[in-house]
Amino acid sequence: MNIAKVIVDVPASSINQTFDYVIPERFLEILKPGMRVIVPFGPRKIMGYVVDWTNDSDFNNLKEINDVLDLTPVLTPELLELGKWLAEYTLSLYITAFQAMLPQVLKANYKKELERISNEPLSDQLEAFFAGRDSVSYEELENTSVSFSQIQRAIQDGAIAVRYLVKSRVTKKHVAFVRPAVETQLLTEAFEDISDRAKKQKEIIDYFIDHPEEIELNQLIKLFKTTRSTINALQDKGLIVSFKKEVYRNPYNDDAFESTTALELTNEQRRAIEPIKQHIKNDEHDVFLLHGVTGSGKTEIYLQAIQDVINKGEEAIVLVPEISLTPQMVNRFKGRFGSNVAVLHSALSYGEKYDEWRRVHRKEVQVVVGARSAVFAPFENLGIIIIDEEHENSYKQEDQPRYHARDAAIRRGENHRCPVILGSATPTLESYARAQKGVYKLAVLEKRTNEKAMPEVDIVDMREELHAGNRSMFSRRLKETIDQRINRGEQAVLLLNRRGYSTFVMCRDCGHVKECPHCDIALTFHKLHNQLKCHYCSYEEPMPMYCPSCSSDLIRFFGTGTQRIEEALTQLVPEARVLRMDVDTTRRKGSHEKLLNQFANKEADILLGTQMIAKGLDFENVTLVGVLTADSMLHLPDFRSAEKTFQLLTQVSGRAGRHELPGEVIVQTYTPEHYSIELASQYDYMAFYKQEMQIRKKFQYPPYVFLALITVSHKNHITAVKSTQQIVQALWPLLQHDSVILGPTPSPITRVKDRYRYQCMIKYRHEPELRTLINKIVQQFDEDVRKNDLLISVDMQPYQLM
DNA sequence: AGCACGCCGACT
DNA sequence: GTCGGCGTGCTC
Repeated sequence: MNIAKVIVDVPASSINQTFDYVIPERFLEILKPGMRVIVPFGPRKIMGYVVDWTNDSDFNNLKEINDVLDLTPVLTPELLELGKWLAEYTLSLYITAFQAMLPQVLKANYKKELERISNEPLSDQLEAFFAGRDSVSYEELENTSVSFSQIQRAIQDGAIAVRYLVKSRVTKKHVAFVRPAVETQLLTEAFEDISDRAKKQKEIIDYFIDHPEEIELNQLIKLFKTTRSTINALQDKGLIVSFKKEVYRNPYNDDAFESTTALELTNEQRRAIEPIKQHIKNDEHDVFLLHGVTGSGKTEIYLQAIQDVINKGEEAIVLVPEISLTPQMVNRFKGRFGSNVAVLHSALSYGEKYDEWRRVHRKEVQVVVGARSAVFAPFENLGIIIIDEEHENSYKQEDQPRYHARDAAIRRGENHRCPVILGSATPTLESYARAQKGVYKLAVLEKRTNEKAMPEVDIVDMREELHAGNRSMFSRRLKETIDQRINRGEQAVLLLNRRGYSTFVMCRDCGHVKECPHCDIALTFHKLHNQLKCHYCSYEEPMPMYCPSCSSDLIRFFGTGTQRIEEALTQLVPEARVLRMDVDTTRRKGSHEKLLNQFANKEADILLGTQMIAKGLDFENVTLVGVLTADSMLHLPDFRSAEKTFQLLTQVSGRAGRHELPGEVIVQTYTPEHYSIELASQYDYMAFYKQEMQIRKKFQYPPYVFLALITVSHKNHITAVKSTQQIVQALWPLLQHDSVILGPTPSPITRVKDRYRYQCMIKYRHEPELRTLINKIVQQFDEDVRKNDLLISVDMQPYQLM
């Protein structure tokens, strides 16, 4: 068993296989599958993951593994298997699947250097380039007069060599510690010898006589109000030593969380948790759909189920959507389980993420709370996986590997024979349908724990407002209610559902709309820099003074950005203090929490924001929620638009009146008769489910069929269309009779970065060989992909259809 | 992907 | 001859 099978870090379909390498004697004992290695690959050196062992290989001259990067495997055997499955399931490359399961910093960095290997004189230019150094980075060659052939000659002469370096991006944080260098006995003797003038030195030695253990250097300095020089002096005398120790960056101060204990469960909660507890006890896998209205105490069920898992000595994964959005959620887990929790989310720095990941890897915690990728936490004794707000689309990764965390979670649940809990007030139709069919177990929480009714929802027809001469974004009803709340000293949350709207620029004279020259999409106006920006390719240009088409000066921006609403709002209600929360105001790390804290401390009357304010917020003084444009999502070319609207309205309504004060919700819409708006206002999930299912059935959409989306892009419009057409034609005859292919059609955004995008959608019920078939057909385009810059991407079970 | 190799036209 | 550009094929 001295040959390793390695997946190398080359993201190309022709390299999507294992490569065999001889394991040198010195690594035989230490190397295990799941470790990262450095291997020679052609002329260079690259990183790879050992996935398996073997005795013999079909290849006769194998190269040796150069180096081993890990002391313990970063991927457990289970995760190796999961990665393989994930890659095949999502039609991705093995290497991208493995990288997706690990923190960023474990990815390799590559560097190329020129190294001088003899003292022979080089050409003048090369001598100048090396300037006395032994090795020089390859990048420095740019902007020099050194020619490529000069280098080649020098290499042939044996004067210099190219060296390929693989660097790990790992940055560990080190902190200086000090401890006595000699025994206490000797310290006591030394104490006498130190001059009485060295007061600080004596104090410190005295301290170490009583406390011979190590202490953080900075802490010691603070303790004795001294400086580095005192420590240095003692070190020079050989009495103490300082050394660096690796520490974790702790983005959360664990002491700062108020600890909580289990709450008494309601009868309903007890009924819901009982089967879950049974499954934990019996090591049994099943998927539970926990359908509970907002405020029905889903989280307490999670917490108590996790407590059982911890008691059993097993581990728990909790997935939450974009966790930075719900600091209150983190608080609850930290409050209950303290330092037994690691938190993984996108707002952490790479280093912080790596540290949290290592706490899991080293089995220092039993609970992980995190966003999508936390589903890959390297636990080995999983006892439960929880996906909160199961319907959130952030669980689907939109780039390779295009996986859904739910699928990965269920797979892991099977591996570990443990329950998977999907929790939501508005489950996806897919999940609910599965629960109805008995594939998932359904648990229902219909009552709120505080017995409070859901807030009253008031629908305002904006068409009537318009007829009554009110052309503003705020209905009279909403304005009145805001005034009333401010007078009462209560707070309001206003949601601007910006999706589908944006601040585009249009000429009022000729109707010309400024579009990106590289993408088929209107440019977005950014007031701050008076610039127009493309959201797809980052193209930028200044806001024009005159219409480029008709030279009129009546060119203006349209649409409803939060900035404009904020302005309108301050005009309408001048006495209101408004906090705006959108991508612009929350870009900086921690700014999210800061804004929410300000609002919680009542430093503002109105919180105005986009989708991000709809989730998980819980403020006792909020008694009004206003939705400015409930139907803005409804008309997007997406079969889930009604479902998304229903979900959003239900979520945001739950933000009002969660505590003592009764809440009210005002929903402004141009289509009050739409069932998603009407039923959301009645909190009637079941009615919505039934109606939406009928529509899905009629138009053959999930959950009645499965979808696969193939997108083809190319610089040339014709090539893009033709290639898509060819794929469709090749695929048709291979599919089952009840499968359908829609398209080719242009993608909703037809051109991005000067590439034309066409797509086709496969609707199917049962295609056991679909992945193989698609792979085979995509491979037929291999030549066009490699030589002709054709791009084909496949998304199994797409969420975002654009 | 990223590199070498080899063929080819252009230029000191 | 020599330089540099681009197409082709390979990586255990």
